[in-house]
Amino acid sequence: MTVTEVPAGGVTISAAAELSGLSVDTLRYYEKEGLSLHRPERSASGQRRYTEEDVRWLGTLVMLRRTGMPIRDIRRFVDLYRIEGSEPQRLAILEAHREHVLEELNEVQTHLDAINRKINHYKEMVNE
Amino acid sequence: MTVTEVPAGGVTISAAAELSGLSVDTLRYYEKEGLSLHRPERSASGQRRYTEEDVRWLGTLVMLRRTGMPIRDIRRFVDLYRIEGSEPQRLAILEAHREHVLEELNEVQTHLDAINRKINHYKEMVNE
DNA sequence: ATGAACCCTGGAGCGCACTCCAGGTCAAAT
DNA sequence: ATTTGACCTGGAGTGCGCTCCAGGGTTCAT
Repeated sequence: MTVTEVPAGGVTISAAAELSGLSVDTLRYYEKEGLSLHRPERSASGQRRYTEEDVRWLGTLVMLRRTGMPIRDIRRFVDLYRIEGSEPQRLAILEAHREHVLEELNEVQTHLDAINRKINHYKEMVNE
Repeated sequence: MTVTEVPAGGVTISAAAELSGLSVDTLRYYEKEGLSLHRPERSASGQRRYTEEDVRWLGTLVMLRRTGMPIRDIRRFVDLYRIEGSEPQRLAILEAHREHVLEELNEVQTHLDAINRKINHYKEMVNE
């Protein structure tokens, strides 16, 4: 996930995939779904070339997806990037998402506690 | 989710749904998928009646599902309940699952940190 | 200059976890 | 007596997030 190694002309889709941890198919799928900041530049023959900025953006997509934001919501977020001065709205989306993630973490933690109790229960049973 | 209010004859599927936080359809689906401990008793006319034990088990299912265990894996876990002396294996499954959940929590937490940095970044921008 | 490896598009297919539906039974209230 | 509503079954449908494929062009090392 080191982003610093992107040459001036940009990297191929497979390199971007490797850098971001996503698959080549997923990158094209995300683009189709409108999650790219700017649709990536193309080489003379029409192949995608990802700049350093593009690759950093993929990192943002991973961050949002892996914390459970649906594609649909990410699209709304991306759309705001095309609107001048939409920073407050973007901020609001991120803050709402953070709350959501915190609630989620909390619930999972609660269930995890229950799992731990169950584990301890089994351990007592097994050790006797 | 209070489990104590289950009368001797058991409760209907809609009551069990309410007690567990699952939907009626999901309860039948889980049963079809082999996630019930014992398939529930039926009334004279063939309706399901959930005992207190059944309802507690639904709580276990919720705990496993909401921490991300796939149906398929839960089925393996349930199957062990039908095997005498399988406690060590059940324990192993729970411990492996706990590890999995911890890793997941860790990753989400890492991404959440990134979200927080992004939020702070936006806040600085907006406040100037 | 030729073959392997990579890239393109549009669209189909997949696995998961439900969710909904049709068509029917049954118990209880009006 | 009939209407209401909760329940039943088997199976179809849904939404999501990819993942794969066919059919075709391109790049590059040997």
